[in-house]
Amino acid sequence: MVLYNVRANLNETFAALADPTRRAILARLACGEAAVMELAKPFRISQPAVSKHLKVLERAGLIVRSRKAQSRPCRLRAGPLKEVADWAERYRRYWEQGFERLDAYLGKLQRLEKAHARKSTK
Amino acid sequence: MVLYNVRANLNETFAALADPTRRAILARLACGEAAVMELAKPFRISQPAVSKHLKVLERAGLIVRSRKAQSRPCRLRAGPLKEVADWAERYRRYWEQGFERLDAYLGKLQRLEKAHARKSTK
DNA sequence: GCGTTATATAACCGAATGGTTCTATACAAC
DNA sequence: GTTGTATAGAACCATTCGGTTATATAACGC
Repeated sequence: MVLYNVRANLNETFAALADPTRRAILARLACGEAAVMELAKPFRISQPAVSKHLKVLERAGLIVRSRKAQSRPCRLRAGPLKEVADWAERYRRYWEQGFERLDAYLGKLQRLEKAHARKSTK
Repeated sequence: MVLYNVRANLNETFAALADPTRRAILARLACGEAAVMELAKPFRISQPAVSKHLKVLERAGLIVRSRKAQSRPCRLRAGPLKEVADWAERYRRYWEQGFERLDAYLGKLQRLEKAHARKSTK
């Protein structure tokens, strides 16, 4: 059933996404299949550099490549991105509750303890 | 208003998240503030190694540190994780529609164009 | 077969990464 | 003030990363 994404893991996925060139390539591929030369065009880096980036993306399961004459067109494979989204989603309540949450919580706890101490020693 | 996350960028965030030790640290911090020694306990790496990981997380805006006696407790700061979630979310339709989508779409487009061509030349 | 086009591979380089050990700093407790 | 504890920093090391140039492979057009 799950043919893609079998060997994907968060380490490789996050590492692949940490490079802006690779994220740009993914963004381009979101518009549809593209060959290496076409993907390389927007960047000022050499073709072999682009090939390396593509290999990283491929190993991370983020793209797949087929054959079409001399060209090796790439397609986006978004499976690992779902894993990323799911992973991040587990922290949603932390960004939704704001960054002062723990402070507030701990502060409240402290005040409660003080109040309790005052009561106890009274 | 947005005090955290000012200098955060996806490069640093993704790079920080690419290490399993650092993700484990974040998971631990989701349960609340913790000191370095406590964070180090589950891992077989040295204390300075943990300090280095914490510095990476701090530079990525994923944690903040305060002072409490000798200890430097860490707190989770989930802002950058929201950015990650938002970024990945833009690709949702790609993982939802399955990996054959583009093929199907392009094939359909091609058929439509052919049909149009036939009509035009008629 | 021959040249052209598209891509991959190899060899190399400098910088960054993730780990180590050893040492320094800061604070607490005595 | 000395000792102990928590943490950071410096120096080092091997590996990885992102780039380069030069070369190899593969398929097409003639």
